[in-house]
Amino acid sequence: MPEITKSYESRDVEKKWYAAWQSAQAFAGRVSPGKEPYSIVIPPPNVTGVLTMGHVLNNALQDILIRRARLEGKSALWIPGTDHAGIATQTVVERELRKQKKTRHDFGREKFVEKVWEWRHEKGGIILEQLRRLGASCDWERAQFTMDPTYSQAVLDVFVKLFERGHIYRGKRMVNWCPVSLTALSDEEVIMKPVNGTLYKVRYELTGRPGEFVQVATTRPETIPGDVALAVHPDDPRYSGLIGQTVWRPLNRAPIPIVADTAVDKEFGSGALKITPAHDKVDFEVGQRHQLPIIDVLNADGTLNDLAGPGLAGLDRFAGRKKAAELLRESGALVGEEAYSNNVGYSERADVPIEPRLTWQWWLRYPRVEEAKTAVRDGHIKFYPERWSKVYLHWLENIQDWCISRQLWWGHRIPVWYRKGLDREKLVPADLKDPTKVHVSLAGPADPENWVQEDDVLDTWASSWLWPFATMGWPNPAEMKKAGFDYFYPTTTLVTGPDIIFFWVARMIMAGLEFVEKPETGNLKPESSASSDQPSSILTAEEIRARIPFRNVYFTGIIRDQQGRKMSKSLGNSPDPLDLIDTYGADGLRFGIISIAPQGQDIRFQEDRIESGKNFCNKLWNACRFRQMSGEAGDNGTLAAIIQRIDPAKFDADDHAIVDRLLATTREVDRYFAEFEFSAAVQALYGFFWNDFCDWYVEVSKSKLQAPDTKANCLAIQDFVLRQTLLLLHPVIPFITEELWSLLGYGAPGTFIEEARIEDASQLATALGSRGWRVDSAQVAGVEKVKIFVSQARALKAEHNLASRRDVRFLVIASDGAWPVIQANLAKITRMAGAAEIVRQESVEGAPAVVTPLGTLYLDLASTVDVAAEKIRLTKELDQLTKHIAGTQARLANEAFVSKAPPAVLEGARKQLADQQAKRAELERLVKAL
RNA sequence: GGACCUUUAGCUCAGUUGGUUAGAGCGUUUCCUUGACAUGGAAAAGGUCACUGGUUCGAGUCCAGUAAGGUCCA
Repeated sequence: MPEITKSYESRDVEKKWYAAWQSAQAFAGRVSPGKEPYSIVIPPPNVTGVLTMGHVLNNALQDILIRRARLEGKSALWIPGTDHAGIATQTVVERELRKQKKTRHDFGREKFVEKVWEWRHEKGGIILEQLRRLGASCDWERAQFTMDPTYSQAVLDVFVKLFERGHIYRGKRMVNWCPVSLTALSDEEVIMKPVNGTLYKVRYELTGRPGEFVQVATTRPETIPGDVALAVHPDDPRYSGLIGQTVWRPLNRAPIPIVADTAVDKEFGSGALKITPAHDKVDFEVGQRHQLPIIDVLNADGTLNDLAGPGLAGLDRFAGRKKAAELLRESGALVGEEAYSNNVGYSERADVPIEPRLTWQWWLRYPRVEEAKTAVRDGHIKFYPERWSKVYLHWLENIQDWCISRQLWWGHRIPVWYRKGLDREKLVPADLKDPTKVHVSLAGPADPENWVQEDDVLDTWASSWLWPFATMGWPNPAEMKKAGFDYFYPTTTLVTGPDIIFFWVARMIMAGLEFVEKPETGNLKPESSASSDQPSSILTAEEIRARIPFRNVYFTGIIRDQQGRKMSKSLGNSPDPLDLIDTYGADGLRFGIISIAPQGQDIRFQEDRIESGKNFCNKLWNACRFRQMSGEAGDNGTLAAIIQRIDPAKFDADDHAIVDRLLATTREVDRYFAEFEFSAAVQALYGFFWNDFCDWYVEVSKSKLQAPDTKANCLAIQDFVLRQTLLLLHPVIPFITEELWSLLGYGAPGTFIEEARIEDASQLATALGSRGWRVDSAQVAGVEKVKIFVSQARALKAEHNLASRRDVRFLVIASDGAWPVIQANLAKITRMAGAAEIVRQESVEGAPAVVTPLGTLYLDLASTVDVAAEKIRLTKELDQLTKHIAGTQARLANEAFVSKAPPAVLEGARKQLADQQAKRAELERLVKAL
């Protein structure tokens, strides 16, 4: 067996094992009928993306779940992949073209899309390589891309089906328009931000009564040329006489009417509102109600057009705003300005204010909204933390149709063809169903020369909402069989951020409910148009369970910096995870990040926690090194072989205690994993391994390993503990545990730790029971007393500046009950306390002392004792103790407490009082003796 | 405006159905290179559990309200 080096060097170990795992296809998800399936689909990162701390957390968690599932004997599948990220990717490639002073229009659609593909092949998907550095055990053979031909088929197939089922329509409506990306966005892609602007107060002169005005307030004077009316509330007495009159529009002067509409807020400003239907959603609706014309004064790129009139035409909207204010000021129409803060929608991608804009778009009425609520409300899908279900349900209650078309070239081009020569502006809803005018199909029209395809592509989310089943071959039956669809779907757990609960999670649930028809529901029928336009019947609970895309959703927290700011590229406040891996190792990074990520809370990133992760790995490494150096390796090949080497007849109290703690820790960790409490699991393992095993058991082992009689058993126990510890830790820190598993001979050469089965606490207890072991609780309790005894002995030394001395003599006055415990552990205690010897005495005079659970311990100082200092110390302790005793006595004197508290609590209090009183008596004696 | 979250040691956080003297890591102070590990060991200091009230024999924990910070929706 190769010797274990002095410290853990992560780099080579990581490289070696990842390559070994891959070449052995260790991560392949296989259909294994005898096993329980466990599947996860990765939240596909943007193909343009690079690894961020958010990805590290998210994917470390998924890897933990998947690796743990393998150890539990499940057949695990983790499907990786990337998202084509329409706007982001197109923007990246356009930026490269701009360096050559070209735009996408210089190439044309087809050539440009080719360019994007070239970019994707050369530079896209780097993140998947980076995930391997992190140790992600994805089934890479199954990696998917949302623009892959098979995936694209699924996306377009869904469009056609939803169209046939009456869920998709084309409409000219107000959309959120991004003037930079030049495309429509869905409501979810708009971020509301408070903006400090100016509220301009403008007066409109009544045409019929020169010198009389109606005043309105606006933040957007540049849209005044697009005003087609003023609106007031019908109940507003200030304006009752003016309804039906006309006023002069102060820019691009023309008469416009005053209309009455209940949408107007009487309290806001003057109570009169300017109506600009082309540039505001509410105004558009008012305009519709009053049959007002629409004057669109903006170009797609946010510049003002000729309709804005001279002086404004050609200006950018922000420059236009200033200019419009100037023009109004000059004409006397501007009567006031005040600072004003309001919420403005920003484009998520381009980070510029969006424009409400009237355009033709494709819309989706979401399918299966009711069942999507039921699925979560009735617990078919469980959210962790549960509270997110409220957010989810609230969104579904107020769901709005989804604008799914995007004016981009990179994406799934909508499978709709218009008859050549048709005026698309004039299409009415009925025309969409007229096959002589509009063709909708996967294959396209048979006579393509007579048709023109829709220019728009689908929103990227309209492809990723199919991810859980489109990555498993859906809708192609042969591909689905190959992928093991019936076995792996629904997936077990989804790990994602709450920021995409609407974008992605909710939509996936609806997509799964609408499209997945599993055979066992007895509901598999040929897809036909028979159901089109018919409201589909509500699904049963059983059908919901079969169709949902996942059973559990774990929402991670958001990683923030020390100031609590979200980590982002633009702020530059995010460390590069690859640098962290280089510095602390992938395992150190994983351990560190998991340990600071409690369920449901945002995370303040601290690099020193990652360092702790690295230190823990080194500790683990060295404990195993100690084991290797301590004696010959026994047969570690199987758990049974190790158990065979354990001899319970030779167990001392510490052996009982460490096994007991190992079982308790196993129980805790099992529970924490089941409850998605990963940081708690990691902390339990940290505490057990560092404190119970290294700081105590390994230290007490050092005496036992000197004695031929106890050595073999002690080594076997160490092997037993280390084996289970490695198995428990492996999901979190896969590389180092794989290496140590191999170095300590737990697995045959050529096998991996994941091939082992992790035992739970009762299985371990049963296995040990077969050798006659039962936990001896009395001995375990004794160890606790010994630990306190040792710790107090050390403290006593430290207080007298003897911490580093190992030649100190201790004297102890112990009862006949306590002395045997000390005696049985004398060698260990002497060693652990750093003493020369510990001697029992009947009485001791004038030495510094401490009252322990095993008697009063004295430091045998040859030198003189500082009586005054010693007195202060003991008196201080005595005071504190007296306070506690008073508290306990008061409680016990309270009749309500005695009569109402449960017996166990009552007895605990009585015992506590007795102990405290005994200790006080001893302390009083010590003080007196000084 | 509505909903949700957070407030515990200098910092970052645990604290499970209410029950002994509220914990951890980091940081700080002191001591220690003793044969696994200085990426380490030993010891110590450090907390009116945001505030106010209520329920209870008993509240960091449950309830109501207040304050501060944050997130989402409108």
